Amino acid sequence: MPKETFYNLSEEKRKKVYDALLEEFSQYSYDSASINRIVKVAEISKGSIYQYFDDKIDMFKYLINAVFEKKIQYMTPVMLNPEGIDVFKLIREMYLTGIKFAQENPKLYLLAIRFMNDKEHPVYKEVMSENFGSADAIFGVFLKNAINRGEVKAEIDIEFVSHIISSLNVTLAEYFMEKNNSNNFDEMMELVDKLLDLIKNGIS
Amino acid sequence: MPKETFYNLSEEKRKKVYDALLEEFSQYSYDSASINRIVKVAEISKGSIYQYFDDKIDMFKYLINAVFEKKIQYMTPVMLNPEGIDVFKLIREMYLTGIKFAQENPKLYLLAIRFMNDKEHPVYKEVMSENFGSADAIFGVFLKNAINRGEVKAEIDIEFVSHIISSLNVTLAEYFMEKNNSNNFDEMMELVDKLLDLIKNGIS
DNA sequence: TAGTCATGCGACCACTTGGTCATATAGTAT
DNA sequence: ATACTATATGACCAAGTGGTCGCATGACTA
Repeated sequence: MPKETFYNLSEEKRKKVYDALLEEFSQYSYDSASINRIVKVAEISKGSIYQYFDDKIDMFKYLINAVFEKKIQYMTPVMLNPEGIDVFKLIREMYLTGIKFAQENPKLYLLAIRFMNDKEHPVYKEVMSENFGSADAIFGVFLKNAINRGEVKAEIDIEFVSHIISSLNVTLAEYFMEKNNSNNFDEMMELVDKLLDLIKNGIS
Repeated sequence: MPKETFYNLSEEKRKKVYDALLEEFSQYSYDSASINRIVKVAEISKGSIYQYFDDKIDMFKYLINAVFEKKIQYMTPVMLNPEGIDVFKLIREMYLTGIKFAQENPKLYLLAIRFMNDKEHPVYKEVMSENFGSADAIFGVFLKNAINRGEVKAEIDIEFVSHIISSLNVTLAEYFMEKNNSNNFDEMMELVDKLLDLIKNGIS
């Protein structure tokens, strides 16, 4: 985590450093990211950035943390207190949240995607050892409840379906970000509902 | 593509170089891959590898090509001549093929995943400009036929569903590779069928 | 034996990497 | 004015990067 010197900076300067970090790490993988480029963009000297952060991984952790913090801000009441809520309503909220986050924080989103895509990287392992479990788990709990309530058929493989639903979340956000023409809110809702219908009823 | 000197090598030596390339590029991204490490593993000199390849990207293209070639070998008769075949049968074949390829060629698979995950990388753009279109398209065609035959309901968004089905292919292979305990063929078939049932009928 | 040719080799090149450190500067408190 | 503290700086470091090149080696030919 950043040293106190970083937080002593004027907000303006601090934001400039933050933006430079985000710009670099959203565009390049951890290994390929260059501190020389960062300090050039931030318009500070090489020595200065090491007054704010211990080292490269410290800078990276700071950004990953920003992703988590920002993502939490997007959580809706339903997601925070989901007892007895219809699973499909919950999944819809999750999907909408995922898309909105990506659209409104494209660089944090890119960084997160890049980060999640290389789970074998030592940096991933180190950073995630300090963080919580996967997103699959939460879907698992809700699926189980939904089965008890009869909303979902009992034969499904909960672990597997959780994983599918969770990864579709990412797929969906990626789909939106790729065809950037659709900043359209209605179109977004429509697609989310199409995917929900697929999960609910299939295509047959 | 490799120079003729590469093909003049004894098969043993050529394989050693190929293995070293694959080892490196399956473990590291294009930028992070190191030619020094490659020549060390292949037990040849730095100068030698530049007798076989023009440059780094040439080495990489050679491997990407190997992925495509190998993948084609896995194509089944049904996939090559899919006229009038049940969509779900086709999807099953595609999924099984994807998993088998990943299990039997884990390093090629890793390389391919890494490669596909960074579509913004200049190397991706260059390499893919010489290759064919996405996998989504093929599903689109078959979905359309399936709708005409009444196997699939007409309301679906073909482009979107194609994308989903196509990306589930990757998700499924990843799922298998992560929990490496399941080299079990029956378990594999079972999971594929579970996913097919989800796509067909949903979980409700 | 001498000449030719394909290949092997590793020192070397210019450049970038993450990180350090002695020094300079500025602001504050006495 | 003086002393102290916090911060800013960029030359510098060792190590690594992709790539080159002159020379060595060895096989085949004349």
